[in-house]
Amino acid sequence: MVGDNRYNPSEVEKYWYEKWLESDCFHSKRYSGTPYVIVIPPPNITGYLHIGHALNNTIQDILIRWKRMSGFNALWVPGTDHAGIATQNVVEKELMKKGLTRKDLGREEFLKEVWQWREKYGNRIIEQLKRLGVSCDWTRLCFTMDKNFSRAVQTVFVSLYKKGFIYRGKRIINWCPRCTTALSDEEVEYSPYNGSLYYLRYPVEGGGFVVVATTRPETMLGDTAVAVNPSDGRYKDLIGKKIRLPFMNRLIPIIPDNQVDMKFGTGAVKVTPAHDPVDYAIAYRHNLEFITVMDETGKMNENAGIFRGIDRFECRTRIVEELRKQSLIEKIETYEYRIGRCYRCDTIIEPYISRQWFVKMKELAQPAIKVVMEGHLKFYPERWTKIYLHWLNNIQDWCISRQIWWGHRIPAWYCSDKACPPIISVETPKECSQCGCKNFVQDEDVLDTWFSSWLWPFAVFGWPEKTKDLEFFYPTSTLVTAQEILFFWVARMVIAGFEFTGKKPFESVYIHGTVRDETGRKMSKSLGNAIDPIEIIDQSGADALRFSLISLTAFGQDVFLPEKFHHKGRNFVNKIWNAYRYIEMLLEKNDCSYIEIDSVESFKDLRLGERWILALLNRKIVHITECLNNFRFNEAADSIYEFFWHQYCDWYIELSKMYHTKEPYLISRVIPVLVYLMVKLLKLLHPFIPFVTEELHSRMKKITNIEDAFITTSSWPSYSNVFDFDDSLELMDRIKEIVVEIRDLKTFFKIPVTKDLQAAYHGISLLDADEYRHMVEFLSGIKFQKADQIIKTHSKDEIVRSRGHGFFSIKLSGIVNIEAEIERLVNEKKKVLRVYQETENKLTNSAFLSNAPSKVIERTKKLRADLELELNKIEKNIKLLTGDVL
RNA sequence: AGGCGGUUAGCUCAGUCGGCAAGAGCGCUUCCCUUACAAGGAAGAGGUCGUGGGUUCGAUUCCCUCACCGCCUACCA
Repeated sequence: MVGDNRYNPSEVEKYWYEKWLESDCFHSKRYSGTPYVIVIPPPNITGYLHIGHALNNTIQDILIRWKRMSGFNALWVPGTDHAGIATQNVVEKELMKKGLTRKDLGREEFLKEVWQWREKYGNRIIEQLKRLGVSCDWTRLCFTMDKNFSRAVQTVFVSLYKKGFIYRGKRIINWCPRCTTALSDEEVEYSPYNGSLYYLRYPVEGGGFVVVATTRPETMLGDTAVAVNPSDGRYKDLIGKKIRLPFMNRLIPIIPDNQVDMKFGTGAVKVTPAHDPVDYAIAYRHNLEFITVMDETGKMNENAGIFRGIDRFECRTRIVEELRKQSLIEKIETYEYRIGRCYRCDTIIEPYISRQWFVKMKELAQPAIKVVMEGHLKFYPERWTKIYLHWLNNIQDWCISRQIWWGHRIPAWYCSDKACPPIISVETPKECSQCGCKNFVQDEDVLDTWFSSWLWPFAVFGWPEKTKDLEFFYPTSTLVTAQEILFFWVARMVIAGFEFTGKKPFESVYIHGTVRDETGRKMSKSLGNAIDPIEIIDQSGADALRFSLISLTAFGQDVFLPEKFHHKGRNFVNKIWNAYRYIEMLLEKNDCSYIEIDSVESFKDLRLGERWILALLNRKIVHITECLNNFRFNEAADSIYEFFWHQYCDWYIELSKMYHTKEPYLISRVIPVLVYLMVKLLKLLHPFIPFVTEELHSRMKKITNIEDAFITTSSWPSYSNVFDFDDSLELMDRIKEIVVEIRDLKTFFKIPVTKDLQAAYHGISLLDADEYRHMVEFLSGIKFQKADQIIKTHSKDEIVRSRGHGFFSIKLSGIVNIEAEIERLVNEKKKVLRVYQETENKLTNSAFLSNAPSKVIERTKKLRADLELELNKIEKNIKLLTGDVL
C-alpha cells in the first residue's frame, strides 16, 4: 500500500503550488468566455498574515476555484497596499535604531529607504498568502504605488479638483501628534476612557463666577468664549458679559448657543474653537477668534503663555494644580467617556485646526446610494445594506491630505514667490497663468492611502488608459471583505467606480465576520491573542486550516475560535487520505490497474448500495452548488464533510468490504463506483482543500481514465440523470436503521464483536430479499434465519428487539441482563408515548386538520402510524421479557 | 443616545419558507489497535432552544417586552 497512514501535507502543498504556477493554472484567458473576477483586498505591505486574512482569502479562493471549475474565465487579481502611515512608521522605527529621524535624511533619501524596505519586505505577506494556497493570477500583481497607479491617483485628483469636488481649507480635523499628520474621521478609533470631568470656575467681569465643565482643562488656554443655552434661565443675565480667562488674562464673551445641552455639566461650556469640532462650529456661528495652543507634536505652543513647551497631558496636570491654588476648581468628578485614538499608533487624537485638502462627498455619493437602493449592487448578508446607506446618507467631507512623505504626493503646485492659487496638474506646470512665474514648489503633503485604494477595482486594469483588460474584466464580480473596511474602502470604491468609470465596481459584496478569540476580542498581535495561521499551516497544512476556518464560520457571523479549531480540518483531510489508500489497496488486491469511470457499463444492473450512494451524490452536488451560490460556505463544507465521512466512508466503503477479492460484482461495479465517487468528491472538495485533492487527483489519474491534467482546471460536477435512484434512499435508510439497532443490541449486552451470532427475524419483509439480508448480516455481524415462531418461544438466552419494522431475536449462549433490557424498554416506551400523544393531539384537532398543509398532515399521520407500531412492539417486548406469554 | 448582531448540549457553533422524535465538531461514558484511517471504528448519555407576553391549528423560527454579552454609528463639553 502506498503512503503513510497519516497524511503529511508539507511536501504535497509545496509541490503542487509550484506545479500550478509552472503550468499557469491561475491565469485568466485574454479574452474569451464569461469572466468571473475578484480583486483582492490588498493587504498592507507591512503586514503579516493573520487569521483574518486567512479567512478572507480562503473565501475568495473557494469562489474563484469553484467558478474556474464551473467554466468561467476566472480571474483573481492580487496586490498590496502601500499603507502610508503604517509603512512610514515601520521605516522610521528602523531609522530610530540608528539614531536617525526622517528629517535627518530629508525627503528624497527617506523615500529611498522606504522603497528599499518595500523591496525587501513588501512581498512577505504575498508569500504567506501563497502558502494558504490562493489561486491568484500572480502575473497581475499590483501595488498601489506602481507608476500606473500613481498616474491614476493624480488623474483622479486633478479631475475632482476641476469639477470642484476637491478644495483646500482650514478646518478642524483629527490630528495624530505622534504621526504628526491629519487623519480622516474613519481613521480614528474610539474606546472608553476613564478620565475626569473638571469643573472650572471662570471669573465673570464685574463679579461672580461661571462654572464650566471640561475633560480637557489644558484647552482652556485657547478659549475664546463661554457658551450657554439661550433658554437657560440660570444664565440669562450673564449673556453678553465677559469672562477674564485665568492665566491668559484675556476677556472672552459669554454667548448664547442652542447647541449647548442645559442638562450636561453646569450648562455652561467653555469654547475652544481651534481644538474641538463642536466649539469650532459654535465659533464659526459667532465669529469668534481661533487660537491654536498646541504645536503639531502635542506640545503647548507660544499661545499657551507660561505653559509653552509643555506636553499636553503634563500641561493638564499643571493647569489643574494652578487652578486649585487659585481656588478656581469647583470639583473634579471621575468620568468615563469615549476617546479617539489613531488607528495606526493608538495615540490619543487631538482635534486640531489646520489647512488640509478635502473631498466634497455628498454629491459624489449619490450614484453609490442609488445603485444599492435599486438593487443593482447587493450585500451579503443583506443587513449591511442599511449600514452602508446610513453612512453614505450622512457622509462628511473627506480629509485626504496627510503630513507624511510615503504616498502619492498631492499634485498641487505653488508659485515660489507669489501667493497665486495653486496649479493642479499631473505634470509639473511650466508657467503660472496668473503671475507668469516659472518656479514652483509642490505641495508637501501626500494623499490618504485610501485615496488610492478606492480606485483599486479599475486601476488594476490600467485605468485611466482605456485598456482591453478594463473593457473585458471590469466591472468585477464579487468583493469579499470584512466589516471593518465597509466605509474606509467598500463604499468609497463604489463612489469612485461611478465617478471615474460610470459603472459599479462589482456586482455583489460578501461581508464575512471578524475572527475573535474565545472571549470575543478581536484577534490582534498587540493583544497577544492572535493565532498564527502560518504556524497552523506548518503543523497541519493549509488544507486543514482552510477547511476548519470555513466550517466554523457561519454566513456573515463573527467567528470565535477555540484553541484547537484546526483539528477538524486536519482530521478530515487525514480521513480523505486514508479513504484513498483503501481504494488503492483494493485495486491492488483485485489486480485492477485501470478503471474506466463514467462508462455506461459500470452503472448498469447496480445493487442497492451503489444506487444509493450515487443518488446521494447527485443530491449533494446540487446542494453544495446551491450553497456556494448563496455564499453559504460553512454549510457547503459541512455538507461535503458529512457525505464523505459519514456516508461514503462509514457506509459505502464498509459495504464494499462485503465482497470477496476478485468477485465479479466487486470488480465490475463496486470498484468503479468507489472510484467514481472519489473522483467527484475530490472535485467538490477542491475549492475548500485544494492541495490534498490535487495530490489524490494526480494519483487517481494513474489508475483511471480521467484526463484532466489538474483537478484545479477540471470541471465542477453536475447532476446526472443516470443516477435517478431516489427509491434507493429510503430503502437504504431502513437497512441502516436495522443495522444500527442490531449493533446497539450487541453493545448493550456486551456481546463481543467477533462472536458469530445466530439471529432470527420476523415481520421484516425487507430481509426476505437475499441482497438486503446479506447487507444487514455483513454490516451488523450476525447470521439470520427466518423464524416466524421466535416471538412465541422466547427463552432466557434469547433477546428480542424491534423497531418499526418487525422483530429480530438473537440467540445467546450466555446470560442476558433481562432487567436492564426491561428498564431500557420502559424508558423507551415513555419517550415514544410522549411523542405519540403529541401527534395524536394534533391529528384529533380539527383546526390543525383544516389549516395545516396536506403535506404536513400526511407526514404527521405517517409518524403516528410508525409510533403506534413501535409502541405495540415495545409493549409486546416487555411482556415477553417479563414472562407473559402472548 | 440610536442602530445592528448574539443568547440552542459541558465547550465552540449550525439550524434557509413557521410543521424534524432539534443537529454538528470537540469533550464525556462503554466497547474495539476488526489489514484505509486510534488524527480511527461501533454504540450511547447529554437540550424547558435567555425572560415574560402575543400572533397561529402549530413558534427554536414571526411580533412586542425585558435581561445579559458583543459590535457599529453619534458634536454632550
